[in-house]
Amino acid sequence: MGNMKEKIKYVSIDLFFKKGYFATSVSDIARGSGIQKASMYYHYPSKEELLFSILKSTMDDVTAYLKNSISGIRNVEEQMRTAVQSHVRFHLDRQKENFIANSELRGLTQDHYRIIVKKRYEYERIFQNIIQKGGEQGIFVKDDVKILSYAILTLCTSGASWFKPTGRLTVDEIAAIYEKFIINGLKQGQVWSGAT
Amino acid sequence: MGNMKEKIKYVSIDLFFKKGYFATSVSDIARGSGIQKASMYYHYPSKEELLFSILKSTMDDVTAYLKNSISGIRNVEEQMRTAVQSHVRFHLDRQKENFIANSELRGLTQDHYRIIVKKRYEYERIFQNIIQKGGEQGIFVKDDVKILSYAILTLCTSGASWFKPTGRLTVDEIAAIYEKFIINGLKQGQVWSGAT
DNA sequence: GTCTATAATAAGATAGAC
DNA sequence: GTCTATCTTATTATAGAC
Repeated sequence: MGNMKEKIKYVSIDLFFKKGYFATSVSDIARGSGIQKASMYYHYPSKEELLFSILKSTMDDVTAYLKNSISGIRNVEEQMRTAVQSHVRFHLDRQKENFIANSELRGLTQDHYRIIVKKRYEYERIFQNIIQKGGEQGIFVKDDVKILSYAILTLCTSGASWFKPTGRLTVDEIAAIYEKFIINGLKQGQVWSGAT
Repeated sequence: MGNMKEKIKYVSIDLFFKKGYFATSVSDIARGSGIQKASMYYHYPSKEELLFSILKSTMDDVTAYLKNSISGIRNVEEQMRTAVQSHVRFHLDRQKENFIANSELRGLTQDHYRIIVKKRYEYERIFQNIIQKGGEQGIFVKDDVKILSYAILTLCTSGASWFKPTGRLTVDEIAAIYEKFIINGLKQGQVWSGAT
């Protein structure tokens, strides 16, 4: 809390999550941070740069977290299980930022938009590679890799839109359900075995 | 196009989808509709009422479409297959409205918000009932019914955020992939059979 | 049913004092 | 590094003519 720049970011994440980026004014952010709105411009050159700063660090962190989680795992099914766990955990632990990173891209300038979309693309590629390998090894279905990756990612990401830390289920329980559902979905079920 | 009220709605759906509700001004809507912004207020009492009108008709239509699709089907697995197909098709056919219905709820007044959320709850209940029955009959996993329903719904709904009518895959192909993935996910895979 | 004109307000951002 | 004061512009919405 000693760092006002961090405090502004923290307050903004909360407000952007609750009200949305466009519905949040610089006055709102300043009020939440305990400063005047002009003071915000000392720390960030504009409201859009503040949004970009949030999205950038979120994307960098989620990718680092995923890479660290799956590093050293050779078995493809185990890679996918771990990747799903990693994705779910990060998205539930840092729920607000992730929600913003998935809903407020339209608030960015074109240049900033491109940077974030590129980062997201790299993140998705990690999942697509695992699905691809699983298909080649015959342990996963051979459906369209991109569609499957979007399906898996949005499925878990959506948790960030309804999850309540004080709710009925823990992060562990939710992660377990998703992991199971996705692995079942990716593997050949009895009904489909041999018929692709 | 003879009906200006409908044209305003049509134009607004397009703009809310592309720019978002808060980032779209009444001037933008008027410009797109070929009228002056004051004229919009003859058709809708406010910008918020216009948003509400869009969300209300979307929710009513999607529920009617689903109910009609699954009516008469007794087999639970077949019900889920049909429900998934129905959900995917409606969301891809009326992509923009559905995207708005899932992302712009914060633009509503409290009263309108409650009405829409209640409609969405009723829609989700239909899926939850099918999952529940499938669990009781032993053909689906017995995991948390709500979580599974959210997973299934957001998975398909997310299609509305990346689908391009001119893209690589047709609605039929996407629906088939999702149906397969979800049924596989809901059924006991080899790995999990007997271990719940 | 659509127009012009305008009210009332709030927005993002800057200047310059301290 | 934070303040007060202010500029400029855009916003939602209304009044009243046609």
